[in-house]
Amino acid sequence: MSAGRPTIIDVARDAGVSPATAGRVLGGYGTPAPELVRRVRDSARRLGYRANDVARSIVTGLTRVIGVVVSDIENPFFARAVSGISDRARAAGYEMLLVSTGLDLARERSAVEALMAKRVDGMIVASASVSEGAHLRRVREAGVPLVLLDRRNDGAGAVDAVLLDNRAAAHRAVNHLLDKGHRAVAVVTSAVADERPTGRRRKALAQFPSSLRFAGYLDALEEAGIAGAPEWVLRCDDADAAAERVRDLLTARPDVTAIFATTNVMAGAAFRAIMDSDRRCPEDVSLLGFDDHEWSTLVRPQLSVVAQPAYDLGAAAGTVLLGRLSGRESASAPSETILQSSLIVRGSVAPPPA
Amino acid sequence: MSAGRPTIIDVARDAGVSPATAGRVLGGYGTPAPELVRRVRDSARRLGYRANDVARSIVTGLTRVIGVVVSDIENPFFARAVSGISDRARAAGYEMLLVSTGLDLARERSAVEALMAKRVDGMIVASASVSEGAHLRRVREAGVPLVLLDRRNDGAGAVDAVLLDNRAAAHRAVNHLLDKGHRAVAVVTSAVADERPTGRRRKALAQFPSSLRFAGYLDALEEAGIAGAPEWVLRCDDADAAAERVRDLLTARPDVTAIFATTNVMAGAAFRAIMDSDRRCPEDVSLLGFDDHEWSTLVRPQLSVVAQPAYDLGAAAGTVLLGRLSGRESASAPSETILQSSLIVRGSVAPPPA
DNA sequence: GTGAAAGCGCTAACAG
DNA sequence: CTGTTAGCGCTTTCAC
Repeated sequence: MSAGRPTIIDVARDAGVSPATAGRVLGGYGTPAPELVRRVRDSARRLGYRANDVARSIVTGLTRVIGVVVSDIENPFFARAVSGISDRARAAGYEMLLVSTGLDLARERSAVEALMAKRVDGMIVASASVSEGAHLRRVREAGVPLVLLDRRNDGAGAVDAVLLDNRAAAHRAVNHLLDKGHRAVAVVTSAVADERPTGRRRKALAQFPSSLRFAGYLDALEEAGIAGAPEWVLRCDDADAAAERVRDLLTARPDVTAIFATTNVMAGAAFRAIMDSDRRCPEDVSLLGFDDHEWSTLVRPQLSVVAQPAYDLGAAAGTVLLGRLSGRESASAPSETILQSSLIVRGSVAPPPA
Repeated sequence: MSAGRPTIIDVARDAGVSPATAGRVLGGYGTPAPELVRRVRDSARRLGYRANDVARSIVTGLTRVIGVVVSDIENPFFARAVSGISDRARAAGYEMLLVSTGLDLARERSAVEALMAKRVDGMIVASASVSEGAHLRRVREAGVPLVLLDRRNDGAGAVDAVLLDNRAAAHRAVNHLLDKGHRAVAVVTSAVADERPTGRRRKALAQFPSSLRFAGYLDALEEAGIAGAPEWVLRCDDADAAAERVRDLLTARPDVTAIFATTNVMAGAAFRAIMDSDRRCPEDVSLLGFDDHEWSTLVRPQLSVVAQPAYDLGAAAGTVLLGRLSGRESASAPSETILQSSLIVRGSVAPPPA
C-alpha cells in the first residue's frame, strides 16, 4: 500500500488472513468465522480501509447506480420528480447519476452514451424528443433497463413508461371552465411541436405533455359543440412571448372570457399579462393553470390549477426501474403507469361577465 | 464474448490487432497508425462495442465523476446551484452523482461515505451542519478534493468554500428599511440553531446562512442605535409556524412597521400572513425578503428582495473543484470565494405610516 | 470455514 | 508504431 489508500490485501495481511477471507467480511458475503470477522474489522478500522466500489463493480458487473436524465433540473416539476426518484433509489441502496440537458437532444444523446459507458444499472429519462429515440433503443438493446418519464417516445421501442393523464386532465379542466358558463376559451401553450412524420402512419404517435393538454382542450370544446377559433390558440416559445400574446389577446378579443394555460410557465406569464391589463381576474377573465406551486396561493386571486403529482411520478418511475433491477420481473412485458392529476379550485375562475 | 457485451479483446480479435492497439484507438491514447484506427473503429462499430468506464477507472484511478450533496433538491436555491455545478462539470467531461439529504445529518454522512466508496474524483457539499464535520474531514484525509457550498463547517478543517455575503447583504437590506424611516423592524428567521460549543472558544464559528443574515440584521440595528426588542425576533421552524407568528405579531405589535425575512420560505409565509391580515403592504407594513423568485413579481405589491446568485454559486464551486482536479493548483492553500448578493427594490417597501 | 488462483475489462510499462 | 505482459482491487470458483 504505502502510497495509495489501503486495499483489501493490506487489511488481510494486517489481520493475518487471506485476501479471500478479508473480502468475505468486508464485502459481507460468504461465512467467515466470528473471530476472524473481529480481527479483519479491527485491521480495516485501524488502516482506514474503505471499500472500492469500482473494483467491486468490475467483477460483479453491477454499479448500484442509476442514470437520470431530465431537461431542466431548475424546473420545479422535474426537481420534484427527481426528488421522488432519489428517495426510492436511496432506499434501495442506489445512487443517482443526474444529467440536465436543457432540452438539447444532442446533449441528451451524449449523456445517455456517457451513462452507458459508466455502466449504470438502469436509466430513467424524460426525453427532449418524442419521436427521435435511436439512442433510447440502444439502451434497451444493451440490456439496460429503461423507464420513460412523463412522455412516451416512438423510437424507443416497447419500454416501461410512467406518465400523467395529460389529455384527460386538460379535458376536465376545460370542462370546469365551460361549466362556469364560458364559451370563448383561449389556450396558451408551448410552441414545441411534436415532430410529425412525413408519410402517413397508422400507429399512435407519442406527444409532448403540452400537446396532449392542448388535445384535451380541443376534446372539451368539441364535446361542448364549440367551434373554437384560431385566435384562441396561443402557441408561445417562452414566458415573455406568452405574456405578450396574452396581452394582445386581451385587447384584441374582449369576447374571450377564459384562458387555459397548459404549463406552469405559461400560467405565470398569462397571470402577469392579466395583471398588467385593465381586465380583472376573475370578474372579467378567468384563468386556469397547470401545475401547482407555492405562488398559486400567494397571488390574488389565488390560482385555480390542475395539480400534477410530480413527486409520485418520479417515485413510481423509481419503483418500476428498481423492480426490473431486482430481476424479479425482468422478463415481463413493458408496463405503462398513468398517474391522475387533480383539479384544485381556487379564486381565478368565475362565471363570465353577464 | 458470446454472452455479455463485446470487450476490447473482441474488437482486437475482429480487427486483427492486439488488445493494446485496440485500446489505443478506442481509448484515444498513444499513436496508432491511421490504417489500424480505421480497422479497429470498423470492428468496434460492427460489434456494437462501448467503452467500459469502470474498467478504465480501476486502472487509471479516476472516475470522472463528482459527488454533490445538498439538503433539498426541491428548494429552488439548491436546484439553481446544482444547475450551475452541472453545467461546469459537463463542460469539463464530468458526470454528477447527486444526493439530496433532507437536512438529515446521518443521511449526509452515509451519502458522503457512499460517494467515497464510489471513488468520486471530488465532492461539493452543502452540509446540514456547520459544526459536525468529521465526515468531511475524512474526505480531505482520503485525498479527495472537497468544496463547501453556501456554508462553512468548523469540523471539516481547512477546505475550499464558495459562499454568499449573507451578513453584509442582510445588513444592507435592513439599512434600506431604516433609510425609509422604519425604526421598529421585525425579523422572521429560521429556528435552525447553530450548534454552540459548550466551552468557550476563540476561533470564529461557522454559522448557517440564516444565522448570518440575522447577525446582519442586528448589525444594522446597532449601527443605527436602535435597541431592538425580543418580540421583534421570530424564530420559526417552518412556513406554517412563520405565517402564524407573523399574524400574531401584526395584531400584537402595531408599532412594528417593517418585516425582514431571512429566507425565501419565510418571505412567502410573511407575505401570506400580511395578505390575511387587515394591514396593507406596503402602506401599513413593509416586507423585505431573501432570494428572488418568479412569484416575487407576480404578487401585489411586488416583493423587494435580496437576490442571491445561486447559479453562479454552484458554477463557482464547480470551477474551484475542477481546478483542484486538473492538478494545476492541487497544492495551493484552500480558497474562499464570496459572491455578492444584490438588493432588488420593488413595491413591498415604503416609508412607515405617518 | 479458509486459502490459492483465476479472472472482470482495461491501461501502462516495456520490449521489439 | 505495435504487441506482450503485468497488473488495478475486488469477487468467485475450487480445492483443502
